[in-house]
Amino acid sequence: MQLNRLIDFHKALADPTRLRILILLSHSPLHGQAIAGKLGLKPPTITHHMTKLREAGLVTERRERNTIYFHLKRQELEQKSLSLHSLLKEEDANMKHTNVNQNYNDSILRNFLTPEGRLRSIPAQRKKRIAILQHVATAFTHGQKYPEKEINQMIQRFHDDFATLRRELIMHQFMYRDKGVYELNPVEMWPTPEETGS
Amino acid sequence: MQLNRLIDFHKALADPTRLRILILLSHSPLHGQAIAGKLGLKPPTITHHMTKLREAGLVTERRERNTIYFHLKRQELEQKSLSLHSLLKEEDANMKHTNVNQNYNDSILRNFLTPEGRLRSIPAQRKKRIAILQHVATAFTHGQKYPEKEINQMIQRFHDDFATLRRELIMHQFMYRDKGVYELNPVEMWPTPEETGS
DNA sequence: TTAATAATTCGATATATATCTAATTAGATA
DNA sequence: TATCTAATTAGATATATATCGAATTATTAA
Repeated sequence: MQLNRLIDFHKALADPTRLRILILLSHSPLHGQAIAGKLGLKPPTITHHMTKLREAGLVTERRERNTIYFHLKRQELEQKSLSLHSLLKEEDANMKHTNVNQNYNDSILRNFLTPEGRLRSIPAQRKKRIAILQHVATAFTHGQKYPEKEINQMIQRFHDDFATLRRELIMHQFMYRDKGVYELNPVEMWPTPEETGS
Repeated sequence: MQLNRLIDFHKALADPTRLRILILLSHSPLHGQAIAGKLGLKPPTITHHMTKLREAGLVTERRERNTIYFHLKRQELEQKSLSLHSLLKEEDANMKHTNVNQNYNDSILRNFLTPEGRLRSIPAQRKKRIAILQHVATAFTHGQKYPEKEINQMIQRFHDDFATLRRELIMHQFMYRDKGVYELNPVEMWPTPEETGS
């Protein structure tokens, strides 16, 4: 996918009205006036948005007499969603041979992570475990609050035992919990694999 | 993920300059002036874009003397890329959940509807008839009022015997009539094919 | 403390776009 | 044919935002 297509795709998803339309269409196909009614907007506005969604390849339409029903194209959405990530991985791979940065942590990660980025197991050794926890922690954003359900989902991308990882993230002060909501600690508080003792 | 964060995420990826920045960062971390130089832009512009990328959780930064190096957060990019798709799947599942008979209903619909969506006949069996009525009801929009003439026309898309279908829609509480104007009942009032009795 | 450098903030401007009303088009019906 | 309805187009407006130069802040160096 070329850059312009990618931009149009993300532009299509960068508007609250269009997201609401997609959510509606995820329930069932709908015609223009029905969408307008449900969203409290006028038909021309819907035409405007459907044009963008169509150009982004996210919907198809089926005509029934005078009425046009719009359908969500789930598979296209999923496929295009990942295309930027794929593009950046390719870019990285093209560049890889120039970079020979091997440090200790990288080799731990290579050993414990699958190519898909999942944890083969949770290391028992403290040094390695800290390195892994640090890697998991970098998946989160500073200053952002994560409710329990959400943090579990994110951790589960690394390992199914999200409860253990979540507890360890707290124990080693990568994160803290306040009223059931989790947040990263500042990087200064993070332990390094080199430190001894707990 | 909340809708607003999802929108900010896609907004962040909906700009050519920011995509170029992400591509640069996929090769290696870079500091602001380096990015500005490579893209032929001025530092304030880079600050502007990095703010958006940071808020979208796509980059982190590391300070080295006076210089701030920006790093791409691949994990977060990949995870957020799929979150809309997940959201729509959840929405769909929730919808199906409220109507456990979806699969059963689907097979009824396949049997009684032509490819054009017209009714071959009105089922005699109560279960099947309810499923068909529900399908017809979803052609209408909640909160919208339909005068008799209009509702007849709409029902006639499904079957020429609109009088029977209209009467049944009322009888089974998919709709109600007030002063000759028809309107959908809330979905909670709709019967399911499973219910017995009338 | 003063100087140097990278980054940021502020204010201005140009472009993009979400939304509407009014008018028009396209398709189906009588 | 004339008519009805859904959708679209055109034009207007308001808001958002990408970019810049000028001024300011933050951090390090002398």
